Amino acid sequence: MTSDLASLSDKEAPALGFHEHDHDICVSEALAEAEKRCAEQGLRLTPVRRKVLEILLQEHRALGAYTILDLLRDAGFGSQPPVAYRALDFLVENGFVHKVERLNAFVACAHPGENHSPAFMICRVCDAVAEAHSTPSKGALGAAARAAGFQIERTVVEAEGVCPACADKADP
Amino acid sequence: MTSDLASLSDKEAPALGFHEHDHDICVSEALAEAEKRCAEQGLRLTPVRRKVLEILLQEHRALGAYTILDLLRDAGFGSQPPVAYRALDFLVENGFVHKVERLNAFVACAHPGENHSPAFMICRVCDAVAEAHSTPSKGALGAAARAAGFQIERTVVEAEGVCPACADKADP
DNA sequence: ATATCTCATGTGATCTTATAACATTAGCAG
DNA sequence: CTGCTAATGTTATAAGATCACATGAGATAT
Repeated sequence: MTSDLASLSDKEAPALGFHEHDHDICVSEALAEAEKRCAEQGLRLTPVRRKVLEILLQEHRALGAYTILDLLRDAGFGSQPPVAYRALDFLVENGFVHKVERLNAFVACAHPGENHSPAFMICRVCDAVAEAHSTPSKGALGAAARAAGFQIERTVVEAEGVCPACADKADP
Repeated sequence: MTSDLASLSDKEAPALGFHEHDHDICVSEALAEAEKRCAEQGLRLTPVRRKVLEILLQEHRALGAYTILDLLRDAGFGSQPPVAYRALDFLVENGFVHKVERLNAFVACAHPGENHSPAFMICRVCDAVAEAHSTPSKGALGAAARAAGFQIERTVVEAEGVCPACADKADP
């Protein structure tokens, strides 16, 4: 049940602001971590896949596939949709990236390696996305599923609302 | 915390099977109920809106906007996307219909009138969708939101997995 | 009754998101 | 080096959603 307040508030600012250096370190650490996990699990973190992950880590917010594709092209990779979607498929399948269904957008996982049942808080004002953990099998949904004999394999839990930063701006 | 086992199992069959008569009654009752609520609340359940609701009740499963649009055209209504989207917007806004984000599809509300925090169970084999209630403010997500100072306005809770009917078919 | 205002609908164009299909290339196993 | 498998490149198209503007239908006020 972790929440990333940080990601809720730093979206409107350019991805690289005062904390540029720190963020660079955080990106490269996350990339190194991903490389390690791929090596361990026999997964191939190819250049496109690595670049897509790097983009999402760098931006630190939810990006649409076509935005990612633009950035891929800028970096000299193929510029057709499947290039981005295939890399995203790989990253999502292996838990490096999550898809935010409400936004049809993708965001780097904030808790890589851990057991994944992500939940997202999405600010409708600034579009910032924070990742938390959810415990789907516990609450009402889990009970309903058990009652119905439905086998849950994956859950989408997304809350839409107003982040603290935007709430402060609204009523001062 | 209600669950609709029915809607999980009757999707592969044509929408109108053995239970045709019963289902017709259930559709017309739901329509009458909707008309009553609209009258009470000063909402206009116009012909297109009513037809879209009728389609979703009749089919009793999640339909994409363009499928609905095709059925609208068959029924003599306009055939351009905004016709369907506008009717769906109205129905969703007023709680007669829900959008299933995972499927980019729409389904008639199974618990109209009640307080809405729907949760869905989506069978990845047969695409059937069952509606249950969720209690977002309770579990892990609610706690994370409170901790972060995030104001939840709406939640998307969708579980993907295998419905009992499809599970039975898989391992007999 | 009719002018007018508002909300709803019709329509064409466009935009965004996602996938299908097939050719090409890279890395690895024999 | 050969042949296999996985990944990438590229073209085309499907599927989902919105914009902008014209038309129509109902209510309200004169």
